[in-house]
Amino acid sequence: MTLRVYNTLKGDKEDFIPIQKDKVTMYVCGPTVYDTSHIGHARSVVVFDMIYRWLMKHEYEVCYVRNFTDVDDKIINKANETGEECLAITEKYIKEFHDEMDALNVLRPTIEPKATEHITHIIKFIQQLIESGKAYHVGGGDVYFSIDSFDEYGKLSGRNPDDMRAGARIAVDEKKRNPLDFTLWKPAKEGEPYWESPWGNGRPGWHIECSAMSHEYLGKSFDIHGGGKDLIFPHHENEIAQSEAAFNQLYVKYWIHNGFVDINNEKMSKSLGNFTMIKEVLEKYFPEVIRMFLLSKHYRSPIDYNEDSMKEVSTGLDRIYAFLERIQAAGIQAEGVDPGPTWQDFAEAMDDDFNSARGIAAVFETVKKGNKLMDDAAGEALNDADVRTLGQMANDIKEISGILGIFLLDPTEYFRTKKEKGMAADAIDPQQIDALIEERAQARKDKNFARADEIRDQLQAMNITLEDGPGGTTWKFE
RNA sequence: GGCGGCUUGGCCAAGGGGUAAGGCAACGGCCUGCAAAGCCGUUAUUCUCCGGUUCAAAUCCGGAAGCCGCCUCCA
Repeated sequence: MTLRVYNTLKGDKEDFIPIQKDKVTMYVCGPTVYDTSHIGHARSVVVFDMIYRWLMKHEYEVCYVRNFTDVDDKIINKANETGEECLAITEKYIKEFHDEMDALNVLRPTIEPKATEHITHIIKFIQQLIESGKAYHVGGGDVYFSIDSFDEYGKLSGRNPDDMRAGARIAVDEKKRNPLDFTLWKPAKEGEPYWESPWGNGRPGWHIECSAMSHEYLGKSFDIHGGGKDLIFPHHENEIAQSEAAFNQLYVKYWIHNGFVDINNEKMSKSLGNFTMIKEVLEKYFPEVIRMFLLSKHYRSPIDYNEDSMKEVSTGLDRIYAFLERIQAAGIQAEGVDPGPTWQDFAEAMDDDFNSARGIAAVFETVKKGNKLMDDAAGEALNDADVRTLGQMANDIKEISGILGIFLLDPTEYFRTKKEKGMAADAIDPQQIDALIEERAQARKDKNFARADEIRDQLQAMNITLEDGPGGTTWKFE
């Protein structure tokens, strides 16, 4: 099976053929660590985590680099506002980021470099650009990249520099030769953090760190570079300019960009005050519900975060777990089976530009088929063929969960945790529930259905749904 | 002003030349004391609109409308 990937550079899907056989080099732009991460950061990270897992499933040896931008105006501003040291701020948010990503079951990348730990490399990179005439140093200490020195400027974003009326929205810096020239190094003001350089004390511009760090860990050319759609211009365009100007060879083979998360059909923005943080979402929903939501739509499309969608995803996840629990209860073994049609469908979807939405649909189809198989047996022992089919289904779903990072808990454990969480939130006493269920069982035995239904209604009002099965009554928290 | 994207049933959402996946919701049925869960069935002769290419278009081409994003920090 051939993996096909949508490449922003080509504006089309292409067969994925890495530079080196059996090895994939991937760089994804990580967060600027000056504030709490929001659901949009989570999408990018979860999407590339899925891509990372799928590449490994293809038996590639993947070197996955995701950076932390830990030197930046926003961090300095935050330090000025709070009086904290920059380092204290960045450390705090890196830890928070890691904790939240762990909660979302995101694998750690191979390397997580920080800009501040690569200043020497960045300076060398800038020097090289100046020496070859691609960058220039102006009075005051700024170093700019000259976009006129790079013929292909604009090839990623499909922009023509002449068409971009620079200065329309931001004042043009007089010192720049071309208004679109961008900063490689900027001088430090009084009290700002700085590093010594041939151009005086200062700090790197934003774009150069990614060129320098990706070069250090992945080489002059590498396979995949990812990030949010908004980074296409100017960030990634500028990275291409710097790296290709410096090394005269293709910087990145495949550019992958994920779409945005909207909140109730509006863009997340400070002015609307609708920044939705990962920690808020984690308080409200199971981590797997969040992950499943983020993967429920194709990664390049926008996705809308709202209560209804989250509830819908949650219901769907329950359904899958209920199926897994049912399989487990039937004593079906999922071990040591060859991949079946579910896996086939899933793999096909994933190979088509990481179509997790279609992959999840394949799981639901299997749940339906598997449930039907067990329903049809209607209490009779399942025949050998059915047992094998169901085992294969369970096995395929397990394999899929390893890629999507969802429904990988033990189903009984999942429902138990969900119950406990619900009870804790609503301060419900399980003993009281059990007592009511017992009373209802007695009422039913006595054919006192009025009382039995009254109890059921009472529990329903507490968001508890009863299920009468052959083995007695169980309950679920909605 | 420049560049890019989107428009599929009540809602969410795949598909992207060969006759409309999946989820949620709703309704009907089986099951149940009644429910819940599960299963079955129903809900798009049709994919924003108008032209064109083709034996064949939701899918390709041209045009229109609406929505959205980027061009400033942004995942």
